[in-house]
Order: sequence, then structure tokens, then C-alpha cells
Amino acid sequence: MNILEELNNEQRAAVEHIEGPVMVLAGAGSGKTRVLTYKVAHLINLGVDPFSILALTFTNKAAREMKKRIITLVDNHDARNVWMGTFHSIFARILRIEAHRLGFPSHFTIYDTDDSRNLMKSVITEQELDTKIYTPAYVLNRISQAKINLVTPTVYNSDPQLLLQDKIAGRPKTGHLYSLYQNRLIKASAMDFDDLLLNMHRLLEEYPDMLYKYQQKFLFILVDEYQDTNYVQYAILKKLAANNENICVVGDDAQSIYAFRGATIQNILNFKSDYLDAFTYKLEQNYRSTKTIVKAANGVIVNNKDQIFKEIWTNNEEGHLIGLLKATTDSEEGALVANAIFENKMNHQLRNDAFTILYRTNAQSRAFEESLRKLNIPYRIYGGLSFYKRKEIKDMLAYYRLVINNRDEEALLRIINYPARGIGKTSCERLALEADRSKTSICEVIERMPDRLFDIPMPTQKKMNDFMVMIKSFSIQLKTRNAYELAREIASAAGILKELHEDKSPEGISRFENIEELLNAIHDFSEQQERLSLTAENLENVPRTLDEFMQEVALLTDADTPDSEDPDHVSLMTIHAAKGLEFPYVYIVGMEENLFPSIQSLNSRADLEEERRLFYVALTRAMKKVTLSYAENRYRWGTLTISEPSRFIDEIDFAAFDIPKKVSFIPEENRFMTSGSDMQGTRDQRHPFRKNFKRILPSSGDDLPAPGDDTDLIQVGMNVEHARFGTGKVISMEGTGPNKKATIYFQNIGQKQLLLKFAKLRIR
DNA sequence: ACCGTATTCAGCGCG
DNA sequence: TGAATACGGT
Repeated sequence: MNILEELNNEQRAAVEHIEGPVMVLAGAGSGKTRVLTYKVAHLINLGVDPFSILALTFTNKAAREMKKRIITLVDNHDARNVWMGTFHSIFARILRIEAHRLGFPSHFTIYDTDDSRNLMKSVITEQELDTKIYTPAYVLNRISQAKINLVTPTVYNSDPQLLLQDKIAGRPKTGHLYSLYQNRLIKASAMDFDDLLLNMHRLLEEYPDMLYKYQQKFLFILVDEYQDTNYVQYAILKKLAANNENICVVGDDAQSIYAFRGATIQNILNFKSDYLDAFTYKLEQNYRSTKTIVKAANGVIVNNKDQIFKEIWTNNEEGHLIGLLKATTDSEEGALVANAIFENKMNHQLRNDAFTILYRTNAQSRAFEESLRKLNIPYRIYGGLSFYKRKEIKDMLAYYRLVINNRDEEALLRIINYPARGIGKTSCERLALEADRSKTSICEVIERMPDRLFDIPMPTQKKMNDFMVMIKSFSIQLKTRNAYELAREIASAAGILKELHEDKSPEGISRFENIEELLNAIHDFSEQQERLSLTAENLENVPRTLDEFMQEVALLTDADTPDSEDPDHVSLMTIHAAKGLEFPYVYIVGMEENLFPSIQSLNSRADLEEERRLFYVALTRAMKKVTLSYAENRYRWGTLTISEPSRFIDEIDFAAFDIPKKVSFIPEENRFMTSGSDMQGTRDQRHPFRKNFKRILPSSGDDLPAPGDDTDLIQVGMNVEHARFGTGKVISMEGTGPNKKATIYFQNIGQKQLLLKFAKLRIR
């Protein structure tokens, strides 16, 4: 059977167009992933060597599922040799092969965000800078932005504009911290996530033979979720594809929801000018949702200015109207939604996994959990602490990391005194200081220890040395021993098994079980015969080793831990986490101004438009029915706040709503002023339920701001003007009501903290 | 080294 | 509010 016959005309055209640059603009639910998988399958069917196909996805999970699908499609196991994975995992594989070019050992460690944060924290404290001003998060964010834009420390520190920005932000040392941070990474033979991209780019940029090699290798390049790629990813693709330009990108600008961490929609918008003979296909038929949902989603997204025009349509039934639930409080919202799910489930004989609750922020999950539990409805929260982020697992992995890479400082500092061996904090700090001074790694400092006199007590030096000897004794066994045996031996030699076994508290027992589970995973791994296609050439009977395991683990996350529980549960997750998924019944909750759209997004149109795209993504997850809910009052950060319904509700045609009787105590004359008429009604007229939310300002008595200033509109990040101090930028705000204070950086006089009720600030 | 209390700070999060 | 960290006393 010809697999192409399973596609519609546009999909098929995109799949069969195999040469030259192709962009597939695929609306939500239009079979985007389908095009990608069928295209790879088609290529293989045409006789293309799977080893020469590079397919990049957004998550490991997507890669795994796609690969599985392709193998069944082509019914040929060779399909597993396609280079399919995330940008990070594919580039990590290549970088391990070519590491020596860039001065790294092939066993370099990949630092996760915790490692990066800890390292940055030490760098900042060692520089004796104020960690309140130089928060690791801020500095790392700056560095990440720099790396994404190919800005190395050297470039950064000679770029007047960047330096000026840091100066204005009151953090002139940021560039210096970048250099120090990067040096520490190199010293530890480590790369952070952004380095995997940046170094891949360097490899292709600085070594023409490498560029040639990988251009020759990857004859066909496919990219999923192109709207969520950033500049360095774009630049790498541009280089790899430069030879024959057989590059096919698939994406939907309307679903770009990761601009906040550097993804840029420009990659899609510029595709045609980057590749002059580019061919564009638009997939506009939605196979997922009802007409009602598609219409609602179109009505929302049309409010964005930055977009490529698409008209999504569907042949599906009209379907249910959109539900709208109004609650008095956040906990009532939880109860309303849980009850609605319960009723729906009972009335229509549905399974729990037909339902999902989507929210803007993780903090909202609690009310829904409680209500679902009361009704005995099984649920699962996605995106919580993943297995590999748990403390005990990270501790154990730190041992393995250190055995593999003795210079891995973050791993060393994490475990040198866990379990407790009497090596205290001060001694560790001195150790780190000495490593920094002598420009070597901590591990080398320890090894030279007895010969030198540090201000570390002799017994402690001895203990440090014993520790390092133990680690190294395992290092030499890495290549010869089976992953599982070695892993278990390290676990017991380190004392972790004993430590956790003795802890009989419920948490201790669960930690012990988690370690066992980790060891089981390693056991399964070492039993598998199949290796990465990368090492397929040396198929001898070498056991699978611990460092191979760790290479796979470094880039795994949440979604990669399969859940063993009953799969029939209601899913709770953030909208971001729901990207790419679909559910019959979707509840989008917390539809309130300042929550969704988020208060932080109200400063710029770009941010607001990203929120709107997020809402678009949420709506288009649904197959059968969407229900929106909001609460009039909500506890946020410990205080009760009054909310009004989200502007996004207004953007859906009022006629699409199924307004429950109990909410519509609406004056008759407003009843029929729906958007069905051409009348340019106010928001209140179009959406009568809003009437109940006549803004009630908290009474602030005498403290009401004088008319003519902008006091209660001021937000972090705004430029403001003060009668005496001139113009400045709001850095942070604290307090509530009349006691609201803002920290403002004034151009002329520097930082000041002002009580808003007195400051009479104007927004500029 | 360890524990209880004070303080701070709250967006979304791939790899 | 509550989790996560910092601090300060034993």
C-alpha cells in the first residue's frame, strides 16, 4: 500500500516535494507531525539512506514517537538509523565525536540549569558582588540571550551597547561574570545547554572540514516546531543546509509561545528571503476540532498583528457550544470544573482521560486537585518534579558524573560531603578558591594535597583525598565494566544505599525506592543490545557502560519518565506543557485579566500577542468541547485579589457561548446586543456577564492618588517620570494598596525606592 | 553540624 | 500562601 494515499492533497504535495527548501505552515490540528513523519518515511522508501536524514524535534518524546511511527510506516527497522532527536541531543552526540576540536574531552559533562545556577552563584559570591542585584537568574538570563545570539564573552565585553545596557540596569559586571562563568565551565569540562548549540555552531564556523563533513552527511534536513527555534539554531541549520538546501521546516507562527526564552518567529517570517527558491505549503484544514472551536480560535488569533495569514477551516461537525463557568473564588472554580467533569463523564459515559484542565501558571493546580480528589476522580499533574530532578537521584547521578568526568565541579561539590564525611562548607570554599587561584580543577587540587599547605585541616585533607581515590578507582573501570554492576557498586561504596536505608521516614523510604528504580533503569539499559546508531560500527560484545547511560540521561526530562499509574486519569497541566497534545474535553481555567493574559505581558504588544497565541494553543487542543472558567476573587501570594474576566473571552463571538442560566441576570436590553449585530458595542454590551464585574476599587481612603498621575498603572519595567528626580525605569515593586513601593533607577541620580502614593509618577 | 525561625519571593520551561 | 533559602543560636 502506498503511504502517500493516506494524506490529503496539500499534505501529499509537501511530502513529495523533497528537494530544495520547503516551509510547511501548518495550522493547529492540520497534520503537521503527519507531514513530517510521512516525509521521512517517503524518503526512506525512495531509497535515501536513513543515516543521511537529520530530523530535529522540540522534545525527546516527539522524536521517539515519530521514530516509532516511521518504523511501522516503512516496515523496515533500518529506519531507526535516522538522526532524529532534539537539537540538543543531536548536537551533543556530534560534539562528543568532535569534542577534541574545541578543546573538550569527549566525556564532557552537560550542566543542567541547577548546575548552572549553583556555579553562577559561586562566581557571584566569589566576586563579592551583591546577590540581590546580581541574581543568578538575571545574569544567566543575560548569558543565555548572548549565547543564543552567538555572542561569546569576548564579543560581549567589547560590545558597547551590551555594556551600556548592563550599566543602565545597574549591573555593569555582567559581562565580566559571563567570562568567569565560561572559564569555570571549560575548567570543569562542562557545557551548559546553550553551549551545546553555540559550540555546534563554532564547530561548523571555525572548521571548514567539519562543515564539509556534516553537509555531506546530512543530505535531508527536517525541522519540527520551527516557530520555536532561536537564532543559533537557525544559524546552524543555515550552515548545514547550505550545500543542497534540502531543508524542510514545519511550524505555525500562531503557535509560537516560547519567545520569552529566545525563540524567534523571525525564523519563519524570513524563511522565504533566506532561501530564495523556497516553496511554501499551507495546511489549513483542521482535522481535530469542531467548527465551533475552530471559529473561536480564529476569532482570537485574528487580533494579533504579527502573523502570517491563514484561514483554518474544518469539515467536522458544529459541535458543542463553548462553556463558561463563573466562580466567586478560586476554590469554587475548582469545584465547578470538577463537577462539570463529573457530570459530563456520567451523562456521556466518558473516560477520565477524555478531560484536561489547562492553566496559565502551575500555582493554579491546587484548587482543581482538591476538588477532583473529593469526587474521587483520578488525575495526574504534568510538569511537576520529574524523576531526574529529585534530590536523591541528582545525588546519585552526581557520583556517576564525577566518575566519568573528574573535573565536574558541580558534581563534586554536591557529593563530597554527602553522605556526611566531615568535610565542611568552609573547607570546600577554600578548596574552590585554591582551584580558582591555581587555575586547575578541584580534583587536581585534592590530588596534590599532601604536598602543599592549604589552610584546610590535615584530617579534612585526608578525607578529601580518600574521597577522590574512591572516585578514581571507579573511573578506571568505566570502559570495561557493565553499567549496572558499576552503578550499584558506586552506590554502595559511596554509602548512599546505607544512608537511605537507615532512614525509616516515609520520605526516606521513598528515596530509597527511587534509587532502586534508578538502578533498575540502568539494569534495563545494560541489557539492551541496541546501541546508538552512532556507535553501530563497533557491535562487538562490549557491555553497555555507565558513561553511555549517562549520555542518554543528561538530556532527558519530565515527559521522558513513563508513568506506570493508571493511564485513565484527568490531566492537569500548563498550556505550555500541552503544546502538541489533544484532548476531547478541555477546560481552560483562570480566564482573568492579570493572570491570563499575565500581568507581566501587559507592557508590550509583543508580549500580549504571545499570550494570545498561548490562548490560541489552549483552544486548539480541544477536539469536542472547550469550557472556560474564571474566578472573581483569587488568592494570589497570600492576598485576596479581585479579578475581572480576561479580555480573551471577549474575543470569542458571544454567540458561541453556552451561558448557564445562573450567570445571566442581565438587563433585558443588553441580552440581544451580541456581536451578531454590526454594532460596535462596548465590551460590557457585547458580554453582559461582565456587568457583574463593575470595577470595585479597594477603598484606600485618604491615600487615593492625586488625579493626574498614573500611580495605579505603574508596572515593573516601565519608564516613569518624577517631578524632581527626572526620568527612570521601574526595577521592582513591593507592598500593596497605599503602601505600594517601587524601586526605580533614575538616569541622573541612580536607584531610589519610592512610596507610590507620594511619588506622583507619570508613565512616559 | 544541625535545627528552628526569619525572610524573601513568587511566569510559562525544551534541553 | 507556602516553598526555599538565609541566618542565628545551641
